[in-house]
Amino acid sequence: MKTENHELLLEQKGLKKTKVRMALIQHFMGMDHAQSYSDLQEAFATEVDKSTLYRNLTSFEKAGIIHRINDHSGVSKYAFGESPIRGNEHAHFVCECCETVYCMEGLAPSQLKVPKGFKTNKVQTIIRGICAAC
Amino acid sequence: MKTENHELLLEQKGLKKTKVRMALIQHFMGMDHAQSYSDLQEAFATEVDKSTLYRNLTSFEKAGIIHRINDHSGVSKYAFGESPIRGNEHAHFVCECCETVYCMEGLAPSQLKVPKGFKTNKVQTIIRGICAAC
DNA sequence: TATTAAATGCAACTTAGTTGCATTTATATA
DNA sequence: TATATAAATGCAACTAAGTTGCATTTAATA
Repeated sequence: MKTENHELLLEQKGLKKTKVRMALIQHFMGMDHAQSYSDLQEAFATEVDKSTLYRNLTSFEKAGIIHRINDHSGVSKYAFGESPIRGNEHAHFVCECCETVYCMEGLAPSQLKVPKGFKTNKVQTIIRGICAAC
Repeated sequence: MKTENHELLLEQKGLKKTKVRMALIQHFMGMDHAQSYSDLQEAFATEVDKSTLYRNLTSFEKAGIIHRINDHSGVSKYAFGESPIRGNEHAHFVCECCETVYCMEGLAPSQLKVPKGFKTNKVQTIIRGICAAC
């Protein structure tokens, strides 16, 4: 039995290989844009319980498999890969037309000046505009 | 009877001068950092109805008296002044210690490169770090 | 002072997300 | 392969943010 990439990923992170998790990872790997809870729920053939889904999103996030994005829409979105504030620095692009959120790899945010007494740790950037699909 | 700054502001924007609005504006003018719904509710001596408060926040935002900030905490925060995406370009500073959000006036967000087919309209910047009070 | 449109308060609702607990399942070990 | 066990799942009940419809009140204006 061939060991798939996503199985390996779960193993590496010390997470059990369950049906929900395999489906989740596979889904994230095939997506070029961030997914909300409802995006994910819709994507699965068999309904997954709300709490199970949220709990897996949380443990994936902790393990660094996915990262959470807040695009100001009111709902969190998740995308494959390490968080921009934990190593993999990148900006997020929010399409003003279709609300899709993309990770913009390789965009290092500029260092900005802050007032006396303030200390900058990380800079998070959200780009708003129109995506290639719109 | 002396006309205060905040009364003038409401008049200019064509908004009725009500008790709640006067208190709200006065509160925002005296604050150096952004306020959440619960911050505001706590700040008022006489309890204001939830819907009234939210409706006023919305109309103030439309009028450009305040702007809404997404600090990635999950709850919206509001600060005095025009929005960064509507004229008054500025970054927001989120303190990782006390969660306080400040407007960083005079910080123009940098223009970032995006892939072919993507068109940038606005860049929103969030700076994470430690504030002067912490 | 009377009129009126807008603001308020109340209750009921929606949606995102969380928590406690009983049941099930993946993994490790005998 | 069977068994023990810790973790994952499903379910129900809950919280918190924010919205909406409607009746009542209030600010502005004539």
